[in-house]
Amino acid sequence: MSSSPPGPQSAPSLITQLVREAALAAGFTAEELEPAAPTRDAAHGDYQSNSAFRIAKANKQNPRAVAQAIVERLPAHAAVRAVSIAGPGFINFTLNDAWLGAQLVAQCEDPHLGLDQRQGRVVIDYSSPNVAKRMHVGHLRSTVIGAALHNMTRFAGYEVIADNHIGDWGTQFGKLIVAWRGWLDAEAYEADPIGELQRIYADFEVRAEADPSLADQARHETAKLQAGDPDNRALWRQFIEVSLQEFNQLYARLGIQFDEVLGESAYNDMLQPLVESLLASGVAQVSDGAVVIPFEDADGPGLAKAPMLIRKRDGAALYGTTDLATARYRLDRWSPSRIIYVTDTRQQFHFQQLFAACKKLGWTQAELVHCWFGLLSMPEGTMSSRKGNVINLKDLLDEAARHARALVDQKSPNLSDDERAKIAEAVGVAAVRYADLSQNPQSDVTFRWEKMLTLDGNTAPFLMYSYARCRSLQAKGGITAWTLAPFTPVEPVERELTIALTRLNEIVVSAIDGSRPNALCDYLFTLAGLINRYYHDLPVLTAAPDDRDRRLHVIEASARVLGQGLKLLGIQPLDRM
RNA sequence: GCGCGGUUAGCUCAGCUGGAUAGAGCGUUGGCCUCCGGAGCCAAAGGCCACAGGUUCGAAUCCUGUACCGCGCACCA
Repeated sequence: MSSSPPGPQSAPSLITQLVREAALAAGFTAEELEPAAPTRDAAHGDYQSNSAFRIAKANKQNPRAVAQAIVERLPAHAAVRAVSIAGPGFINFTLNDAWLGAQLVAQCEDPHLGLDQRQGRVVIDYSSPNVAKRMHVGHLRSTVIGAALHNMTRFAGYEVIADNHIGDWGTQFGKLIVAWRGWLDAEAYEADPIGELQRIYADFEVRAEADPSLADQARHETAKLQAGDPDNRALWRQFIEVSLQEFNQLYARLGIQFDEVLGESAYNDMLQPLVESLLASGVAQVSDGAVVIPFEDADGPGLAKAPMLIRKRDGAALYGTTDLATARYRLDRWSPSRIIYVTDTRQQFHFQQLFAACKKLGWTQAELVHCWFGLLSMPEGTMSSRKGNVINLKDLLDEAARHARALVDQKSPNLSDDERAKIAEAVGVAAVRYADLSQNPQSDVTFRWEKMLTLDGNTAPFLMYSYARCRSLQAKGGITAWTLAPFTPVEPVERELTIALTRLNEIVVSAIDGSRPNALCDYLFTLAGLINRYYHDLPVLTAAPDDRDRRLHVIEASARVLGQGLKLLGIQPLDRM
């Protein structure tokens, strides 16, 4: 695992430490202090500590008096220019300008932009589409949220294993095999494999209604497949292969790479032995001919009423069985400290069961996290092929790129056709991605073209534009490789921007810990607004030498922070657009 | 019935473990390109944070209840 020297101590953590020292010196107990936070209003200084309230309560004192006692004993520090007490006991800190500039430069020179590097190994399970079906907009959320968590977690120093747990096993393959042998259009398959697989599968469902024997045939083929029949296994492999080819094209457009693609089938051989061992150990029981893991009230809310089913009466394993085997495999192979599952809200109960089962089994080496997100629906309701309102992910990305192309042609006619095409692709895909990432993952969303295609306001292109402007200024200023030297912010907007730029690390930590990439989006949007105001209000290249040099420093730092933030979201920033 | 979410500006949504006067985008109205990129900047209007209680120095945020909406509750995944 890579490790780097820790970045400089951040302002909130420094202030909290000073407050703690002062509180102890004043004779208070100061166990758990809440970290200092940025003030909302510049009139209150740069950061505020609200610790006096908690200390006052714990020590049964007046908060204002506690604040006074703390401020009187606050150790002097180069970072702090002024301290004041406001209202019922807020302690407001104004930071030293030169320290701020030095702080920003120190962070920007750190390879991880000042982010404390954490230890540990994390498995992230995301995207996980089903084989023989096209990815549609419903897969967007798990894919882009998972990718953002993937990027952020790795940036924070964890060793990350991204595992795409594709749906490559199950009864649908028997149906596909029957349909394939029965009514495949070879030419159509040649031209568009997944499209044809989807068509013959849908056809199967229609024909099976009229001809019940088809279902029996499908069951028979599924059983043959599971027993290792060579012909059926060859077909099954082919279905996976053509599916992965298409998935990988989409992942390439989205800039996503998995470390492992271990689908459900990878655990097939582990399932029955696992069930047997759970029965033998008494964790699982036979119930109604099936095998279940029963729970009690103490295991979690609602669990007592619904045991986890791990073997059907007919002997077949289930989703939960596979997930148990998968968890076991991941624990054995990687010894992770955390496993994160990125799926939609409907699986919350399933993961409660899974996690409770792991706990019962003593599989507690890793923290198990279900990062769930809200449902995506269409304006007219649920998305379903029967309603014919399924939007393929590829079509969405194509449309977004086409939409962006029109704007690029209008804004940058001077660029080559080839470059405009590349920019349009990057901007369009980024816009789609950001539209999803910028909302709270747990909110349900209704798919709207308008939202996905918008290029104005709080969107990826807005952030990318800011970045491109910074790079453009540097190019015109003749700067290529740049080592930052400490500077002192002068103008208010410069000072405000400098402080904002030092906050990336705390934001990323909070986005990781809360599984909320939208926290990073919010921050970057605010940051880009400040950057735009900065170069709008202040001339850079045409300024007096000292100002020019300092402002180019601020622009460089802005580009580094904004560019890194975009990469964490999975968006590739462009030097020109 | 039980469980998990949700309800904030005309629309779409932020609001992190309670913090000072409730935020943004879109839309609406009005300004800014002889000036480093106007994909931008500045400003205005727009709110009983679903409702009712409670907790405390302080509640959109925590607790209880009510209303409405979404999702889930063993032999699908």
